[in-house]
Amino acid sequence: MDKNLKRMATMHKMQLAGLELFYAKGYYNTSIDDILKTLGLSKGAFYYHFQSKEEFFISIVQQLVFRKVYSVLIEPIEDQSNPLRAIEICLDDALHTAEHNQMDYGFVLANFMNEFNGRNEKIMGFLKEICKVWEVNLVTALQKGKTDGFVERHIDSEGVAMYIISSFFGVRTLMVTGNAKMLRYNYIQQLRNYFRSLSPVVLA
Amino acid sequence: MDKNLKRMATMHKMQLAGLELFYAKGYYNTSIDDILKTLGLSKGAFYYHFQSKEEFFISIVQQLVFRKVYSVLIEPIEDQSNPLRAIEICLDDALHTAEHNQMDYGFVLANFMNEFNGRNEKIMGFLKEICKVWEVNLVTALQKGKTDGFVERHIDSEGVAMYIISSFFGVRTLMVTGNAKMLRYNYIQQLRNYFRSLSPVVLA
DNA sequence: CGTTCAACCGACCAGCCGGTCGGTTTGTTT
DNA sequence: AAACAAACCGACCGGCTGGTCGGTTGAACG
Repeated sequence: MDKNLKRMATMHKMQLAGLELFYAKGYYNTSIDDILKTLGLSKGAFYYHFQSKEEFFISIVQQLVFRKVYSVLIEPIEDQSNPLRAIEICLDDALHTAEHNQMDYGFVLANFMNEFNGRNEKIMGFLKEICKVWEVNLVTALQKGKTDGFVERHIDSEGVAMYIISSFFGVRTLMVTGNAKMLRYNYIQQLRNYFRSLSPVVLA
Repeated sequence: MDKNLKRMATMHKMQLAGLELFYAKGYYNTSIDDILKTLGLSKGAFYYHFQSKEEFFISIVQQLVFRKVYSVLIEPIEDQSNPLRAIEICLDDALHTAEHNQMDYGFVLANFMNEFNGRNEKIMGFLKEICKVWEVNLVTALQKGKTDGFVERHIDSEGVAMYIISSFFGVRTLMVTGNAKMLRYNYIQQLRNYFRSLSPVVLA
């Protein structure tokens, strides 16, 4: 096997297992040995591939979290005609994933932002950046929606984007209390209410 | 001094300092010695008053967090004629507190729920309970608002309450990225938009 | 003044965790 | 087969943490 391939494969396995555990138990509450145990690997292997626990985590954020956020929360909204409708479907899908307690990457983001806030500025920087990319893309979609007549022209796109992200982060926090199915239904229902206030008035 | 008074005073001091640090650095990332250092007290004093770190934290949640959530997020809404307006003012005040990076107890709740999710079911139970009390009180206020003509009759009060809590938790998560002032302004703006979709239609 | 006891002290322990390092395995190259 | 290096092993270290425990202090009381 190509050496470089083997190297990448091992690193990737570690990153996947790492994200799984960091997500489930938190970064500070997960030891490197925990991760290595699930893979049958040793400390030596880990520190051969990664400089430190922190660098390891950053590589996970950039390789896995960023890409997933992009493919799950951003791409499905691009190139859709009606942004409000597209956002609704996209968030519903994300919550559907969360319901079956698979990892949902929007929440991974919120989760980690809470954990690192005030504890690790470097990591927070990377997480904020991802958040920002999401926000900017929402704003772009909303602006396009204005010119296309799907969004009321006088609304503040940045405020709306922020509010959408907020409510999504929040509902995911609430989902940890159980009742995920009902929360998802109610959330989408209210999101629609909210979006109604952003749509151009339909004259009879 | 009354012995019982002294006991209570010491315990209270520890709880206050504990909450401050747990809030700032996280529960798992704050050692008991960290807390005691700020008070000039010793391990012996701590374990004389509290059984364990966990019991200590639970006492903080019940004595401080619950009461504050009640006085800051619930009481200001009770006995107000227009619930939507009351909720808006109440959340604006809470975010205003957050802006000056004092402790805002609504966020304390969201913060800890994130930290303990999947890591300590016992503590999660207490946090969920507080959350539930908040939700129930919002629902009550909304229902009263319906009979008083401030809230559209067909809306789902529980869905609305949940959506309000979600967006608030979420915006507080975002506030850690800085820009608190702008976020607060935008949040209240969008909350108004949302509330507009819940108000009875005013006929011209 | 001597006794009592709540309140507090701080050295100590066991266990964990991030990180190091000298050594071994494995596979390729010549 | 010898040489070499990438990949991996696992014992070990220092530092920290939750929790223990035998002792000290000082106020209240008879």
